[in-house]
Amino acid sequence: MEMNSAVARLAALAQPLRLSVFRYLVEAGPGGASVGEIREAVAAAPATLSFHLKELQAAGLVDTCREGRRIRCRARYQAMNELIGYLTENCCRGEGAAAPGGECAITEGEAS
Amino acid sequence: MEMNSAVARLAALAQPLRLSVFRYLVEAGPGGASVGEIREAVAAAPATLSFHLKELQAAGLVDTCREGRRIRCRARYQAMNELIGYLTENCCRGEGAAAPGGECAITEGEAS
DNA sequence: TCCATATTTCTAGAATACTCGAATTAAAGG
DNA sequence: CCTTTAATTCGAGTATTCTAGAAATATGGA
Repeated sequence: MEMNSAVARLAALAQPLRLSVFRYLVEAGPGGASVGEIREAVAAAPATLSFHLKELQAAGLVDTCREGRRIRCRARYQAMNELIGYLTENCCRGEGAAAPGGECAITEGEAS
Repeated sequence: MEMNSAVARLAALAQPLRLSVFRYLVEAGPGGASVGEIREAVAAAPATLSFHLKELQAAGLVDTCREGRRIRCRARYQAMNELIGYLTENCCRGEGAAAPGGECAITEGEAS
């Protein structure tokens, strides 16, 4: 996964309403939920929700398809797993690597 | 971890320069790096870097402490692990669950 | 066809974020 | 005290994001 995609997905999730929507879709399971159901769950104005759903879609985190009058949305679990993979590989050190050196202030005259 | 903290950390990482800085600090290891070292690595104007470091700090992803004239920065691995934990618990569903029975006519990549 | 429902697009104002030059603070050492 | 180096804060300009009312589009049904 490229850094750009990672930033895009992080940005998509870095907004309270969008994170709520995504969590709701994850809870909804693979069957997903309609825009109307989501709107009730998160209590947002239609235009506002539409705006945020588009952002989630653009980031690849949500899939939509029309189903009669409704539009069904589903979380793209794979995109999420990719993001978690990126963070784990690029932004973690080992796992539970405790800081050994402790805090600053002790190193003096060391390491120019 | 609360949703608010998760959003704050996601937002902190959802910016190319900040993500680069954080990745650099992770690579630097528990010893961290000075602001000047970071600045060279990411090629940012001093004021710009200072702004973004403050954001990372505010989100709890970076720790700083003065060391003589320099300021040493370290990645807070624990904060990252918490974030990954939050995403894993709240935003994932099992593994590659592609259960059909869906209503949409569109079949997902899963050919049976 | 006309109507109701479901959702999007348009639009514009308000809020937030980003960048960076210049001035400022902080520390170490003449 | 003065200078140099390291980094921050201030301030202003630019850009992006968020919100939501109103109008438009899409679908199914009487």
